[in-house]
Amino acid sequence: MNVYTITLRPDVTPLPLTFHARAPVKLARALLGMDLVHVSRGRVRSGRIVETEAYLGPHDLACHSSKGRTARTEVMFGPPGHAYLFLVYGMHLCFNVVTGDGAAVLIRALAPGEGLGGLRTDGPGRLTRALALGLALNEAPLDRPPLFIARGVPVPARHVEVSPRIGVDYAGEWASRPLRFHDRRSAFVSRSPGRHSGR
DNA sequence: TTCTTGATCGGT
DNA sequence: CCGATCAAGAAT
Repeated sequence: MNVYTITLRPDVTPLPLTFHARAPVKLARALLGMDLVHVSRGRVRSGRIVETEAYLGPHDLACHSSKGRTARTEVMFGPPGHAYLFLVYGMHLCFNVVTGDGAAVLIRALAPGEGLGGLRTDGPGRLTRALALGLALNEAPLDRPPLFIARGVPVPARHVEVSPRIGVDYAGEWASRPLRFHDRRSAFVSRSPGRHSGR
């Protein structure tokens, strides 16, 4: 037992890679209520997934894989359950779970779990920073430390609100497709553009 | 090699 | 509304 060994609570068990092997919309719904856990230098940081978006594959013009197989998108064509992390706007990392065939699910918001020191997790860029994720975790399998998804409490369909994906206005018709999912009971869902402070 | 573009966020 | 800031892809 050294500083690089940590003990996770026994109820925190990584889901198998096969959990993520399903159609992206199905996974986007199934991931709501699951926990994202990062173990780094003996510290555990985690949060419960409350908002996701499905990126369907090469035919989906909002999906990076629609630009073809490149060094960056190659991981999305690999086996399900691996991390797809990329840098946007030069300063924010976005974290996705690969489902295969060029598709992935973007994690957009978490309800804070442990080890976050009060940092906000409502937003794709904020949550990667709060969990201290780095680009080095790109392509990492999500069924084991240092980065994994654990079974939490599934969100029943009646509590899932569906809406268009955020920030993909360049994608034409695909921008308005209902591929964003969030737990309507959660206070930690990201703020949508156009949604003013109140209401 | 240089140019362009963002699956965002925090500050006006 | 506006601009920060940089990896990856495309153009040169």
